[in-house]
Amino acid sequence: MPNGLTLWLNYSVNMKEETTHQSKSTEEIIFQAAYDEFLEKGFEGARMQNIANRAGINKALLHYYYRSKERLFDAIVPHVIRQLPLSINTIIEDQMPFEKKIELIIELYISFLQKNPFIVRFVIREIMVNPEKLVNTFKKIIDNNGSNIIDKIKEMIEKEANLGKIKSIPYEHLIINIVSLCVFPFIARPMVENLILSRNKISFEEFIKNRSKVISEFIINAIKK
Amino acid sequence: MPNGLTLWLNYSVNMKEETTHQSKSTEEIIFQAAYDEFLEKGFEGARMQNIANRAGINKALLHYYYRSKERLFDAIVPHVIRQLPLSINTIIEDQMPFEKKIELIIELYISFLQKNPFIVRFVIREIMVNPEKLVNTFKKIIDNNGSNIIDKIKEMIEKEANLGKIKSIPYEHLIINIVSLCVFPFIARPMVENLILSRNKISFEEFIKNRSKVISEFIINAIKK
DNA sequence: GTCTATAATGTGATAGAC
DNA sequence: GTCTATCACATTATAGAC
Repeated sequence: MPNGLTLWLNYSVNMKEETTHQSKSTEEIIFQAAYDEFLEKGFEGARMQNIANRAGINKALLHYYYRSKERLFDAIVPHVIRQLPLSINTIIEDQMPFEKKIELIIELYISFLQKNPFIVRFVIREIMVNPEKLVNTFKKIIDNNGSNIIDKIKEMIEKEANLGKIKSIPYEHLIINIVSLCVFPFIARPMVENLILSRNKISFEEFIKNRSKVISEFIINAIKK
Repeated sequence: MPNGLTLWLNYSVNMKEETTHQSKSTEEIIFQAAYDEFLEKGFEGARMQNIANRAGINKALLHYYYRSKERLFDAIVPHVIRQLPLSINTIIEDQMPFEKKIELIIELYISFLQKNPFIVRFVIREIMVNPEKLVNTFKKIIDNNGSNIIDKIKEMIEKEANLGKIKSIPYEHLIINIVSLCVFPFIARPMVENLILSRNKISFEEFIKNRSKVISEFIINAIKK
C-alpha cells in the first residue's frame, strides 16, 4: 500500500549520513561503535571493551577521545533521540481530513518501530533508570524544532473538537493513547508473542502488519461523533 | 466512587502475607530484602551487598541460603509476577453487561498500577533484558490458575461480537489495546510528566485520577456498534 | 594518535573460624 | 548459622612508551 507516506518514511527514518568512500575518522568510528553498543545494551549493560572491539581499536583510545563512559554516552543520546519521528509537522499542517492525519501518523510510528525496534527499547530502558538525562535531551530537541510539536497536535485536536466533529477528549489523553497503542506492543514484545499470539500461531510480524489499520480504526471510532 | 470493585482491589492487590508477631526466619528476612532490592533496581542493578545491608546481615549468609545472585533472583520472580492482577475471572464470569466488565477491569489495573508502580517497571525492564525467564514464569502462573485467563477474555469478546453488540475486532488486538492504554503511561511516566503534562501544569496524580474513566469510554466508544 | 601495561575499584562468591 | 577475611574476576580509567 504505497502512498505519500513512503516519502515521509524515507525522510524521517533514514537520517544516518550517507557512507562516503572516504575512510571515517577514528572519532567517528568510535562514535558509531558506541552508538551500536549503547543502543543494544543500554548504559549499564554496555562495556567499554566491547565498544573498543566493535571499533577495532583499544580501550585507551576511547578515553583519549571521550574521557569517560558517561561522556561517550552523553554524546550518543541526542543522536538516538533524533532518530525518533518527532517532526510530524508536515503531516499535521497538511490539508487533509483529520482522520487521514491520524492514520498517517500511526502508519509512520508503526513503520518506524518495525524498522528500529532497538531505539524505543533504549529510550524506555534508560528513562526508567535515569530519567533526567533523557528528558532533558527530549525537551531540547522538541523545542528546537521551532514551534513545539505537542502544541501543534493540541491545536489540531481542539480545532476538530470545536468544529463538533469529534468527541471532546483531553488532548493529553488522546496523544498518550495514540503513543501507547503504537509503542507498547514493541516494548512488551516477548509477552505479546509468547502469551497471546502464540496460542493462535500468529507471528509478531503478522500481528504488526494489521496493527496500523486496527489502531487507526480503533482511535477514529473512539473519538468520532 | 466506592463500588464492588473495592473488595476486588483489597483481594487482588494486598497479597503480601500478614506480618505476624513471630520474628521472621533469616531466610524470610533475606527474601524480603532481596525482593525490595530487585524490584527497585532489577537484576543487573541490584547488589548483593545492598541486599545484605537491607537484611541487616552479611553477604556470606546470602550465599549460604541461596547459593548465587541468580538463584536468589529466580526465587523472587514468581512472587513479583503473582502480585499482578491476573485473576480477573470473577469479573469476567460475573453477570454484568460487557461494558461494565471492561470498566471494572480497567479500574482494577489502573488502581493496581497506581499503588504498585515498581512492579510493572520491574517486569518491563527484565522482559527487555532476559525475556525467557519472565515469560516462562508468566506462562506457569497463567496456566496454573486452572482455565487460562486469556481464553476467558477471548470468549467474552467473541461472544459479544457474535451477538452483534460490538464491532468485530481481533481479540488479541483488543486485549493488547486495553493493556497498552493502562500500562504505558506508568512505564513512560517521566516523559508523560515532563513533556506533556507539564505544559498544562497537570500533575501525574491528577492525570491518573481521570485516566480510568477516559480509557473506559475510549475503548467502549471504539468497539460499540 | 595509538598502543601495552597496569592501577583502582567494585562485585559475586568461597574458605574457614567460631 | 553466622561471621570475617579473602579470592577471582570484570570493568573503568590512567601512565607512559612509541
